[in-house]
Formats: sequence, structure tokens, C-alpha cells
Amino acid sequence: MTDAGKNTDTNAAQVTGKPTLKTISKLSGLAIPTVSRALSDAPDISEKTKKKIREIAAEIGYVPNRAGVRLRTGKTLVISLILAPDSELMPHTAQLIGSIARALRETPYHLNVTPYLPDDDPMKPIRQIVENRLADAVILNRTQADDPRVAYLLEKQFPFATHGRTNMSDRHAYFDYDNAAFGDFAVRHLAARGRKCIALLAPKQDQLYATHMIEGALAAATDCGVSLTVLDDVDSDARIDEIRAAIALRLKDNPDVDALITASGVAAMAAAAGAKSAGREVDIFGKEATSILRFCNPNILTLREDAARAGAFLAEAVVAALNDPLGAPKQGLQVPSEADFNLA
Amino acid sequence: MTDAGKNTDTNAAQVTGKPTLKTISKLSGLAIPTVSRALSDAPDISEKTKKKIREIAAEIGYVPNRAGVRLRTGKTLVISLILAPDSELMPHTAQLIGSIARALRETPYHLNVTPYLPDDDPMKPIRQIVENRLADAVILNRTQADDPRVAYLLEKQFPFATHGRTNMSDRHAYFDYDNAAFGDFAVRHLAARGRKCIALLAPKQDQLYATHMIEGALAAATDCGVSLTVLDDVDSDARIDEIRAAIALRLKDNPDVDALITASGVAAMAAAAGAKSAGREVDIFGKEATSILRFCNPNILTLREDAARAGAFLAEAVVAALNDPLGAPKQGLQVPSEADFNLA
DNA sequence: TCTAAAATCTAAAACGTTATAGATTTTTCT
DNA sequence: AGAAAAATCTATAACGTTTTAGATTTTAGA
Repeated sequence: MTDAGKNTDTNAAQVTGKPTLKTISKLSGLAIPTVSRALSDAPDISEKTKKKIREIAAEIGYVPNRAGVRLRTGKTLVISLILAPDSELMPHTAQLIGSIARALRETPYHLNVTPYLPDDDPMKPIRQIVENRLADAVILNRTQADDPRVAYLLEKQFPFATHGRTNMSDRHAYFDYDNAAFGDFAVRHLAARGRKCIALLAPKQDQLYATHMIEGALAAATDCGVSLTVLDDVDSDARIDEIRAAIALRLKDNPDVDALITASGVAAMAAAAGAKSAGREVDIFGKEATSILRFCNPNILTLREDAARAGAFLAEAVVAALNDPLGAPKQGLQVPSEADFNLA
Repeated sequence: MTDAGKNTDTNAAQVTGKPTLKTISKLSGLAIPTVSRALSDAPDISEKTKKKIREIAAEIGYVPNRAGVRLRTGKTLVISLILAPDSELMPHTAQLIGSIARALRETPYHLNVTPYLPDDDPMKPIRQIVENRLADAVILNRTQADDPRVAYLLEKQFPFATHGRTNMSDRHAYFDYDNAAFGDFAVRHLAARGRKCIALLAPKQDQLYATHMIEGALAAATDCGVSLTVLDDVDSDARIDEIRAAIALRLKDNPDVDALITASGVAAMAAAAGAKSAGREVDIFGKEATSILRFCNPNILTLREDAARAGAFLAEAVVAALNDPLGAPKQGLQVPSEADFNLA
């Protein structure tokens, strides 16, 4: 009756199909709850038993059945990325998705994607997820300053993280690009190149990134002694040729403008083309994920927006929120640096 | 004892939390299995009962619990998109993901994303999904001619669809761009513009799209009486500046080349820059999802690759494979047309 | 009207997991 | 050595669903 022999006297178990707790139970001679608690490192299981069970589990390649866990605990082990319609057209979205999913591989969570259409109520997918518990947490990839989805999630105390800050940012996890620093950086660089009259392309919608860009750019312009005009009547989410036309028009209204700052790569391209069609020689300074604009058009200088880093951070932040709902939300900023600067 | 009153005499049920079959059972006075079978339209439930149950279900907003279904049936109601590392950098990937997920909204399936790293064994995520039943079907977004993943899935009889054909395409669902037609189209267009010596940038890897492109282009070149050179020693998945350098070099080796055909937008940009740095005036003809290259560089002509259509088709195809495992696999081709031609 | 068949429903079990409460064993204290 | 306390394990139940087999009711047939 040595306890060395005890663990093998019941292993006549037919090990067919996927191993479950029952399989380990039979192989170890221990009850199913004991196995479960051992694997979850419960305090009332002896170290010896835990070790034995973990060994068996590893040997037979036990992986917990997600449906079982989900049914019992109510946890879905799913994190849902809410995809705004316009973000599907942005080149960096695929990197964002990929990097979130890759970071989640280290965790039990899987990433699923929930898109909505321009005509849809943006609240609908969020409500469905929260009400029907389709995920344990969500990630929002484009947010407005007063985003009703953020307000709803905060009210429901549903874990989430956002790509982009909001007016409620102190209460939730987020990752954002430091657009104030970007505005500052862009203006100083253009000023150093001898540009005197800079125009900033910023939407007048309820978007904080525009506010931040303007803040940073204005302060830097004052500091450098160059003039700065904000063009807020160009819809930078419009089709590229519409943006081009709008920019060409505005350039004619502002004959002194010798440089343009835009927030996105598409807008930068449109700006370059608009300037060309207006017969103007201007520098363009933009922000992009792919680092190919300068390559495509030497007039376009950019700072790199690191979508992969954003995704990894958001994944970590949302998992942290799940593990510690009362902890301080994780918040990250990508501050642009010389290393992110695309010269060629 | 009218049967009109019968359905309300037990509805003292406390309807708290999410409604389940139990809730409907209490409200209707019918047993849970009856409710379940009624909702799944089983033949041994009377029409009257079905109607009553469906009404109650609709009224209280019953949605089947996924964990319950999953545990009982073994179905996950998940479709997994396998994301190759390089595809994360392609602008059209986000559209593909979004359109798949949007099409799946009409079905009970959710889309989740499974990326892998360049260093990873591409088989690993597939094996995990099949062995641990993490999804009911998968979609592969970049395939090789002899793709081991496709062979494995076929052998396991696991439902799937691919973006891009393989040597086993007759046995699986796919969506592909008609690259032979693209090659034909590109050569004829360039020939019509007066180009005489066309170079085709195609990888020598085990990729059918290159084979197809070459086939179509060669036939058209013969027909039009222009010369066609295949540059198969430029790695078109390399970094953009490496492609540029390689192209510049090859152009010097082939002084007569006056036009270049590439399969991707990034390669087209690299080709344009390479030609410029080699001091050559050549037309570039490429393929892209976003329709902005011509905008960025007037020398680049492109045909549009409709990622949204591909995604929608793949979603339908894979759901069809799930619903009818023995049916003929759905296969689709996007044939390029004048309407897809980006002139400006 | 009585029996056989068809129609319609219900009871019980199972998928794999974890939580609760209780049972058993071991250790500790006097 | 005996009793109390601590440590360690097990039995039972439940999450929500669907399947199987069996029970009940209704309809049809003679």
C-alpha cells in the first residue's frame, strides 16, 4: 500500500477522444473536483497531489473545455474588438487586430471581431455583447470625446479598453498616440525647414485627437514664430479625391501656406495631390502606420504610428482589467521620437 | 379551462436575468425539451405549440446560450480566420476581416482571429483548432500551391475555405482573384499604350497566383507582339526598400524594359521608386485594394482587388460547407473589368 | 365502442466544468 | 492518549442545452 503504486491502479481507463477532468480523475484515482481544484491551484489541495495531477495533465495534453468553463462560470474567454466601418479602410487596422490577437495567445482569451455598418447604431453591438454576454471585455478602436459606448460600458461596469482617449479617459484603460507631441514635433520640424505659414488639417468633429494636435501645434507655432491656420472644414474621413479637391480650394484661399499637417496617411496623400493640382510647392507632414508615404511621395514626411504596439498594449490592458477589476486602468501613450521619423 | 387562458396560469415565474429555455418553459407551462424542439422546428411538435413558444421567445428576447449549445452539441459556433504574419501588413486585410465578420452576422457564427508569427509553424494554429475544437471551420487567407494546412484540413475533413487557390482547389471552397485575366489585361493595356518590352514581377515561390499571372501575361504578350520578361528573383514580400533596390538593379540589366507588372500595391510602389532611382521612365501596372496608388503616383495603373467581396464570399462559402458538408465546395473568382480600372 | 396507430408531449441523462458543503484523514495541543 | 483543530479530499449540484426513450393524449380504423 505504498502511495507510489496508488496512482496507477485505476488507469485501465479507456483514453479515447479529448482528455477531460474525468480522464485525469481516472488516471490519478482522485475525484474530479480534486483534479479541478488542483489545476486551479486551490489552497486545500496538497502540493504532492497538485504535482501529480499537473504531471498527468501535461502528459496527456489536457486543455480545459471552453464550453464547460463558460457554462459553469459565465465567463466567455472571449474579448471582442469593435470595428468601426471606416477603420476597415485604414491600413493599420490589420496590424492592430493581429497584434491584439497575438498578445492574447499568452492568455486564455480569444479575440473576436464585431464590425458594424455606417448605417448601424454603434451602440447595438455593444449592447448585444453586454446583455447576451458574448464577451468578457471589449476593445473600441475609434472613439469620440463623448462616446456613448464608453459611457454605457462604464455604467454597466463592463471591462474595456479604447484605442484613443475620451472625456472619460481617467476612468478607463486606453492607448493613444500623443497627438499634442505630434503637432509640436511637426511644427518644429517644418519651421526648422524654413516653413513660415503652416496649415493644420483637423476635423471639427467630436474627436480628441484633433484637439490634442491643435494644442501642440499652436503652442509650437507661437514658440517658433511661425503662423498656424487650422483647416477644420475639410472632412478628413471623406473619399480621397474629395479631400484633395477641398484642400486645393483651401490652398487658394490661403496663398501663403507653405506646409500642411495631417493626422492620417490618406489625408497626407490627398494633401500632396491637392497641393500639386493647385500648383503649390508645400511640405506635408503626416502620421502613418506603414512608413511608405515618404517612399511614395518625397514631399510627405511622416511620423510612424505603431499599431502593433498599440494592439499589444490594449490586449494587456484589457486582460489586466479583467484580472483586477478594481485596479487602476492601464493607460499608454506613444510619444513620437526621432526614431519614428520617416525620412526616406 | 379554455386553452387561451392556459398559457398564462403559470407565469408567476420570476423573470430575472437572461431568459433561458427554463424561462419559456415556465411561461408556457410546457417542458423544457418541448420548448427546445419547438424552437428548432422539430416535426413532433404541433404547429400551435410552436407558434405559442416562438411568440414567447420573441417577446422576452430569448437568445440561446452559446455555452449550453456548445457543450451539448460540440459545435463552437465560431469560425476562425488564420492570419499569416505578412498579411497583417497588407492594407486590404482589414477589409477582408471586416467583411467576413459582417457577413457572419446573418448567421449564428462569430469570427475569431488566429494570427501566427513568422517563426511559428503555420500548422500549429490549425492543429490546435482542429484537435481542441476551437472553431467549427477555418478560413486561410494566404495559401501556397501545395499548402500543408490545406492537405491537413482535407484529410481531417474539417470545413474550410481559402483566399487563393491551391493544387487541391477542386476539393475545397475558395475565393481568388483571376490573376490570369489580370496578367492578360495588364499586358494588353500596356501594349495599347505603346509599350514594347514588359517585365513581370512574380515570386518564384510555390504560389499559384504568380503562375496564373505569368500564364495570362505570356499569352497576351504573344498575341500583342510585345516582349515579356519574368523577373522571378525579386522577393516581393521583402521590405519595400529592398524591393526597390532589386528592381533598380534588374532594370539596369534589362535596358529595353519600358513597363512593369506587379501583383501587389507595395511592389508597385517599390517598382515606381526603383524605376525612378534607375532614371527610367516606365509604366507600372499593379493590383491593389485601396485604389489610391494612381492617386499617389500617376505612373502606377492598377486594377482593384475587391477584398470586401472576397470576404463576403468566403463567409458564405464556409457557412455553406458547414450546412452541407457533402455539397460541392463554393468557388469564386473576381474577374477584373474596366470598372475596376483606376485611372485617377 | 373498442383497439391500434399516430401525434404530441415529458422524464431523464449527458456534455465538462466549478462551487458548496460535508466527510474523512492527519496533525496538533493538552 | 484523547480531543480538538487543521488539512485534505469527495459527493452533490448546477450552469443551459439537446437527445433518447418512454409516457400520455388524440385520432383513425373496424
